[in-house]
Amino acid sequence: MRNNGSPLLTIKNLIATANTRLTPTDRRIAEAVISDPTLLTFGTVSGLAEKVGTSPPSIVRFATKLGFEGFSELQQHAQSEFSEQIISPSQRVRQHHEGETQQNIERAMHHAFDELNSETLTNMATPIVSAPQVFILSGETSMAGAYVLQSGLSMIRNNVILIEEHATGRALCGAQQGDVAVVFDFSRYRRNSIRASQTLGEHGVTIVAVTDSPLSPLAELTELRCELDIPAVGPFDSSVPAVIAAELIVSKVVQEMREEARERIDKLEAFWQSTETFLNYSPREER
Amino acid sequence: MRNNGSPLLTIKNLIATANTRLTPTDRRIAEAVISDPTLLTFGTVSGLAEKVGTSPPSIVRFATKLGFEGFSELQQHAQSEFSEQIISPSQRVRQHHEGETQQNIERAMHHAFDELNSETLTNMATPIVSAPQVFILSGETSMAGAYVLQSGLSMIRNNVILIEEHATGRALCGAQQGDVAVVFDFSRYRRNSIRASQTLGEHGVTIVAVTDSPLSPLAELTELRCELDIPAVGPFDSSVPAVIAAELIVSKVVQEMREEARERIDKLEAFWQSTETFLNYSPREER
DNA sequence: CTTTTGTTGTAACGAATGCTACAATGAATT
DNA sequence: AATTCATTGTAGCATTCGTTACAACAAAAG
Repeated sequence: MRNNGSPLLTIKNLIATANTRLTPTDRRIAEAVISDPTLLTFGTVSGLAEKVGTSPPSIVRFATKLGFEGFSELQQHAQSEFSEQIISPSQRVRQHHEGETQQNIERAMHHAFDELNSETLTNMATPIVSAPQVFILSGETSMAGAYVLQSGLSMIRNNVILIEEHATGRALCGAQQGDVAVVFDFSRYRRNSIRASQTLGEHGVTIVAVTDSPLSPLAELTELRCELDIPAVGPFDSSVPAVIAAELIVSKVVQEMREEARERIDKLEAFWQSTETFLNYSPREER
Repeated sequence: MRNNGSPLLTIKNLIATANTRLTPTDRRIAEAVISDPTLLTFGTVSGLAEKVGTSPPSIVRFATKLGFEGFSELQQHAQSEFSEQIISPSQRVRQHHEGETQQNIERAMHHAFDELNSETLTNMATPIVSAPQVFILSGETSMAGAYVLQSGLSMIRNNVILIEEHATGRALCGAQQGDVAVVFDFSRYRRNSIRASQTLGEHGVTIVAVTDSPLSPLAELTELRCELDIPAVGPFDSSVPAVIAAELIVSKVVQEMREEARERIDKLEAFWQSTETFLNYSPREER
């Protein structure tokens, strides 16, 4: 990816193209050298073999499968790739051409982690643990956060309902006292989300808000809330802070539900196994 | 760099302090290794000797004069110094011990920005600009990323289709040569997503992949891809990297479409205005 | 159950490595 | 001029390297 000079023959890519022809041990080797390239550049055959838990010959076989004559040649290739990275530290900085965006997102992220400290997080998560139903409402920018929350909470409890904009009325008429509604909404607040939240609040539903300012219309609806920084990526607002908030909330809820959540996750896992949802990828079987 | 309270024990400094005790040949050796450090990190005694125009023992003596037991030890030192320079400059900043998850997410974020450099991003975004239809496929962890992409792309072009798992067949039968499919999938790869991608690829659809390893089954389907680090938040995988990737891709596509995208955004804005989607909240006027 | 095929580990070999003992060289000192 | 001293090169050492041939093994096919 970052290498060139020669076409795009980075070790990573070579591994990718040889992908199908790799045996299980080959794959373990590949993972090792990807996660720590110095094993290739500075290491030895036997050293790498020991690290991976295999024998020297498997290492050189791996090298030949990548198209090299032997390990030595692979090592040389890795070394030149490695040393090409180091010559231009200035280039590395220039590389993120949108350095500003990165900085903004970073700052927003830090802000989010600061804002979502243990206390705030507990306040927001606790009602979710015991609520009979959890509704999730969202504006546009924050839809990703809403989705993450829905996805995460669904894995550890029942009755998590993500409200699509067009179905607001239908979905909300089942709301009862004691339920919780988590609302995501930022800056240009969606009329729909806000109105729905107001209504829910009037019906005794606890509102938990993820928003961007104490001036938000959501702020006056509840004290169980956090306020995030929303940076821009190109012409649009970033969803990253909302996603982080959602993930931290999920994580906190899991933490508070402990055993119950674990049981549930195990069940889900069993279900996945039996329906073969996942590949447990080994390219070979696909051939 | 490595340790010790004493000033940086870089090779250069060691040479400087031993300066007076160096013989003429020692000095030639020093010049060589300073101008090309790879002679030390990757080279051999005899190789270096030949390069400098001297004999192997002189190299070893040079190493001992710098305070090492022999050449091997000097080489190891040079290697760690070398590899410490190469870790991403962002990584070097992280020192403060905060929450582990925060650190992981941060690291993953930096990795994502590194990976999604201008070149890779352009490769991935360009096909999206001109494709008649854009399909978006996704596993579970990455659903948020898929949603962000769908949401963003929809605002600047037509025929962006997010494929729900249960509707795979129906949605995909409209795919044609020249279309693009953006696939998000990580670690425990979803059988459904992968199969769908394979099929699409066979029908001449360009596959753009956001995945987590060159060992991914997606890697063999396309070279238009990026590989992200996926940290854990509590028991689940984080969606943040996928979201960042999606946002950067959207941003790049906007950049490449320029006027066309702007027109479209303006239209959308007008539509929002006329349907009063937003509150344009200003607490004052509501009171 | 037998055969075949593919994968992995054991053992051994030649080549190259780093290192050291010792000799050769040249300059400075007596 | 003879001797000492530091500096460098030659030759040989044990070790470790990468590599290869071959056997053990498991899984798939007949």
